[in-house]
Amino acid sequence: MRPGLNNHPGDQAIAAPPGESSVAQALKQFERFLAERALRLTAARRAIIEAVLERAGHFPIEELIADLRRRGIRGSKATVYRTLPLLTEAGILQEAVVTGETRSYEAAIGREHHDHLVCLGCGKVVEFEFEAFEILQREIAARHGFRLEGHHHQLVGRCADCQRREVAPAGPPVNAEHPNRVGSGR
Amino acid sequence: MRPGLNNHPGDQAIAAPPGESSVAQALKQFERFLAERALRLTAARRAIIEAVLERAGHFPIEELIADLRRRGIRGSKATVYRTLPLLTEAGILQEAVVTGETRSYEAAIGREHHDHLVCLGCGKVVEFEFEAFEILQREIAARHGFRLEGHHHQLVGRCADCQRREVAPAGPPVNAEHPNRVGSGR
DNA sequence: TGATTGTTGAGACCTGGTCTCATCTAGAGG
DNA sequence: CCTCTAGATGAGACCAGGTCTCAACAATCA
Ligand SMILES: [Mn+2]
Ligand SMILES: [Mn+2]
Ligand SMILES: [Zn+2]
Ligand SMILES: [Zn+2]
Repeated sequence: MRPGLNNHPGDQAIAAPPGESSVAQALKQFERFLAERALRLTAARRAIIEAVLERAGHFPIEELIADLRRRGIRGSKATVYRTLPLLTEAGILQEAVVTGETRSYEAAIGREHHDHLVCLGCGKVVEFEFEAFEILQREIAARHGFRLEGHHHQLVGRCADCQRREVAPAGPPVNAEHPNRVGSGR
Repeated sequence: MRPGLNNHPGDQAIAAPPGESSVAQALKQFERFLAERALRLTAARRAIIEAVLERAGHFPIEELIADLRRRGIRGSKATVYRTLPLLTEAGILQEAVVTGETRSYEAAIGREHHDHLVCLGCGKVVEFEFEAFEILQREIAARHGFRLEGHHHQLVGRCADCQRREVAPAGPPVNAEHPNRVGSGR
């Protein structure tokens, strides 16, 4: 169920688990970002950053809110929804898996950019990173006179496990069409 | 305000407007598709196909429903929402510009596959088609043991016009951040 | 023609996300 | 420290796509 997969060198690879220091760094980065536009670093925002970085992997906003509640912090829905875009602009978060239903995010702070491959059967998410895509995208944008500011790129398919399961033990075919939706089958 | 733009050769370029024949072809194709799964070709479905093919370019579902109403056909929301995925599976429609807010569709029947480049400023949509992407995507899916079933690929940025408008006549910078959302600024 | 089974449509319902507004507070200045 | 003000918060109303329900309906076929 955990997406995982982090194939890039350097970084948090060896000793320190991503805890403390990463929060501190993010906080500093965010503070700078906020200062630049005369915004304020509040308790709520601090709490949200902590909660966010504590979650490894992709998470839906709803879960983040639950986390905050659990911690005793009363982060209101509105505040969270207002803060996440700020964190994104500040480069601390990035949107992930934006197909349909719910937005989800993931930490961006020490990571390379990447996109996602999602299994329609079980919701598994694999990350991929391919410089060629990035280059070609810039090329295309330029060709049309656009200044490229971002992209959504997501592949959907069936993972190996789900393919195997498909030609299953001959049991009744359950519900062949409509297996489940991308959102990791809620 | 209308996204528009359809730069691909052939098709509706010279003589025949995409009317009649295209509808007939789609109808036949859909009939075959339905037969295969013991579904029925009903009046509502016929009407929806016509309305759909009448719209050139990308359209949000809401507008399609309005079209139907206007024609006197009372296509219910539920029916339309149920039919569009069928038409998509049948290859008559394809999803388009699936970022955030609302789904939109476009005719797929005589067209090559393509993806989209969207202007964050004015909502303009440009289509692009690049075989290299398709190949690399298959490559990546394979590398992870996935059977690829589709993808969403959308570039976002600022079109030339909007960039020009940016360094505008020195008037007050309006509302620099939050220009508008992708959805063609509602 | 009748039986069977898929289809329709009005509207209730669901839910992620946004807005409102009274209240609070970060933080610059004194 | 104290004050002042513009930004921030949060409870909850609100909004809007989209889905579900269910009784009435109709395509197909024996
Ligand atoms: Mn990721
Ligand atoms: Mn298109
Ligand atoms: Zn799977
Ligand atoms: Zn533009």
